[in-house]
Amino acid sequence: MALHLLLTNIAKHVTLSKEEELHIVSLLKNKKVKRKQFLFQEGDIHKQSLFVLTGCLRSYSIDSNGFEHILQFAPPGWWIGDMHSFINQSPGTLYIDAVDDSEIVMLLKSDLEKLYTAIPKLERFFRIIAENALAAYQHRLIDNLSLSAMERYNDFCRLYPSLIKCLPQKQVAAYIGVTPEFLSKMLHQVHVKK
Amino acid sequence: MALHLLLTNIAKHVTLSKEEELHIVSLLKNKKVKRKQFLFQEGDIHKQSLFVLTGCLRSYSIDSNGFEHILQFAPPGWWIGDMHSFINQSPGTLYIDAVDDSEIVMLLKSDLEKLYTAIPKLERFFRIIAENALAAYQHRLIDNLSLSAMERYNDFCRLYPSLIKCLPQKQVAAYIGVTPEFLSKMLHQVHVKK
DNA sequence: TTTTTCTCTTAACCTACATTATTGTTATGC
DNA sequence: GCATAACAATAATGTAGGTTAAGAGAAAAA
Repeated sequence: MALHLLLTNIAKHVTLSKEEELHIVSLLKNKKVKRKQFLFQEGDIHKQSLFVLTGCLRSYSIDSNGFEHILQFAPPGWWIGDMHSFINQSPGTLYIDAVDDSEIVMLLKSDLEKLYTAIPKLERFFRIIAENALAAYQHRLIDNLSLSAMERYNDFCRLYPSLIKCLPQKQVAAYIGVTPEFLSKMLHQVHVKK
Repeated sequence: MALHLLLTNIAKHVTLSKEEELHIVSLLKNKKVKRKQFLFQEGDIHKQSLFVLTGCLRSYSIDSNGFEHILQFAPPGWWIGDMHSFINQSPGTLYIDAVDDSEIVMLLKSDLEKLYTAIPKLERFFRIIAENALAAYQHRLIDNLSLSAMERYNDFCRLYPSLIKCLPQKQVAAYIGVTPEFLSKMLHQVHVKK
């Protein structure tokens, strides 16, 4: 099991002792999930942080017309969650499920709070993680406000180069914010122009 | 000068001693800015964190056609910045200027790093700030992907109730992602329908 | 294998929002 | 107190992207 992915990830930003690592690991719960299996649904309270070891998860919302809008994909090494629900322990608005069969680790919010007290360096680690995520969301929002669908598609390919090959087009469309029909048309127009 | 706004803000999340407060305050730089005055421009390296005491700032990008897209307004009590540039100390892509005459405090990144070492509780404070901002961006992105212009306008009114009265319509349009012409038309259609 | 369910493509038609232009109104600077 | 720039309203026309529908492959299920 590829747990070291999480530890090397942490080690990039803070230095932990062997005991501290073991303390963290003792509180983690491992889980294998099958493709399409849900980890979180609208209305649930987000009690645990999710970190992906293998496979891929995604978070998305479903609008009043039943259409999915994908907020994030989480390949190995990424965290994923409904932040508002996690912070406030209130019912969430997102869904999280597995795009592929995946292995993940979960950390209860209550255990995380204890860890912050026991290992204050983790405050630093999660501050840095949150700040980086924030920068990514600022970038994505500007993209959504200022770029055309084709430009957003190209940005997507740059952000998730490993995913673009294996994801169904439909999901790419739900991420960049167009219908599958329009994405299909758009990509074929480019080919014709070549 | 309303510096206590920052200290009470911090006190909501962590408890500081008098000396720690003084240490922080000693590193802050005060600044008064006039309406439309720039604090940061595309290409600059974001060397200091900005916190608003009075007035209002905004961050925005300018696209290849010269149109502004507003990422955030910062009324009193809010932080604002180009996160990517601040983290990586690389040239930024945003502009930050004053919507109204404002008083702000600035904290150099290099001083902030020292503060993290001297007062580890601040790691916690800024982790919480970043996580809340993250939740807000997740929400806004879902809005932009799934709502119509009118619904985004209503959401804007809910998020910034104090601003909606005093901001030029043009800036609201640049925030919700429509042209000023369309926003004008849209709002008048509603009035007619009443 | 066969059936069923997804996914992709194509195409005709539709609409939310953009563009351009004009005119009137309101701030703001000198 | 006037000049100039910024903002708002309206309207005609344009277009990126949505909607609906129907058929072909591919993959999952049985």
